[in-house]
Amino acid sequence: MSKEEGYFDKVYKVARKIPYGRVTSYGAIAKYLGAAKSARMVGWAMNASHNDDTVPAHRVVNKQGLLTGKHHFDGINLMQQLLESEGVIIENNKIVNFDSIFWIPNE
DNA sequence: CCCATGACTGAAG
DNA sequence: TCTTCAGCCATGG
Repeated sequence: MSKEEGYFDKVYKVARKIPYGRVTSYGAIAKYLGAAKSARMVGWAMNASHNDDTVPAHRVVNKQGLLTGKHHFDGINLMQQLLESEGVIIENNKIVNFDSIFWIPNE
């Protein structure tokens, strides 16, 4: 704190806007921020989001709907469990109804 | 200032 | 269809 969050703050803000039971991709957030090609930065920001429990990082997955970041959670099954708890159907680390629950940070 | 890393994406072979 | 490469940009050493 007392330092400019910059990119991170933006990502956090968008991540918090993700509705319940919905998910989005790193690229979608990056695009919303104006840097569609910096999807890596989004993931990087999410890594720092561990310091901010207000950021539902478990609702952020890659474009394929795969839970690529589950390894960064406290438990490998934590991310999937959280999503399933919100009504998200996951199979083999992949969101089945990803297309149906995909949310774009523009609405 | 230079180099390495990272929860991604898209194109090319 | 699957694998591999390069681009992207911020953070840390």
